Amino acid sequence: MPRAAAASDVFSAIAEPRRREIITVLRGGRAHAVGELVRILRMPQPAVSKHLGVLHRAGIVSVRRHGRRRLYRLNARELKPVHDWTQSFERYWTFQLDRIKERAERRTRP
Amino acid sequence: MPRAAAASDVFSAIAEPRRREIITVLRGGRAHAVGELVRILRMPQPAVSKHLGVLHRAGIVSVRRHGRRRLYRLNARELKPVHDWTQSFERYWTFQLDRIKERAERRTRP
DNA sequence: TTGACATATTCCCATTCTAGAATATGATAA
DNA sequence: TTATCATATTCTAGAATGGGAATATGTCAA
Repeated sequence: MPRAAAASDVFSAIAEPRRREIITVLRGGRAHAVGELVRILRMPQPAVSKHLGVLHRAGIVSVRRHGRRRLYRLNARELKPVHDWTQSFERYWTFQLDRIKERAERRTRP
Repeated sequence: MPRAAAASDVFSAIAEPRRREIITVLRGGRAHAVGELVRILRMPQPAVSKHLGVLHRAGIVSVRRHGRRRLYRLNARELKPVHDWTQSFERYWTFQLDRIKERAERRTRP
């Protein structure tokens, strides 16, 4: 049986370290040409283009043509599902809340 | 040349939908035996064991033997890096902060 | 011990992924 | 037009992945 999620899935898209690097560069909100990313990240151009393709299919970046280059901009809102999902575990690394919860539990069954 | 991140990477580990399902079941904090997960998720047992293996190697779950079964418990703290990373984009989906930022920028260059 | 139960592991297969090199496409400038 | 720049696409190879079936391992109960 085939695999599960295609690369159009946000979770899969950000699983690749290089793609996270690209996203990080675009985090500022400014659009970047492919060549800029190539220079900044010192990655071969086809690699950058291909990773941008995956990010684009996942809706994480948008493209705009400007002359003979293409400007990629981050569509950060697409990362919200990931944030939301991890959010539901936040209490497990928040000390304060853990203590409060423990005390509450102790109070419940004395 | 080989691939990038092994399955011991948190981002890769949670890229699999079934593994996220397992994590979701364990979210309550209670330890679950493999058989319980099999019943709850209606997945074949070897599949569950294998996915648990990946999650374990990534540090996302811990195991404890109890009789002839193994109890898996979520180690949610391991998901914090994901949350932290997405956190840095939060302002892009928070309307209020966007407006504040816009006003600040307008003030900076009048 | 032996048999049943719970879980892990192995093997095989099909698919997917990424890197790398080469090449194609598209757009501008001369 | 033609040459050049910027980017995308294609092709190939190697590796990793997930599924399914079968099997091994480990543990308790009779």
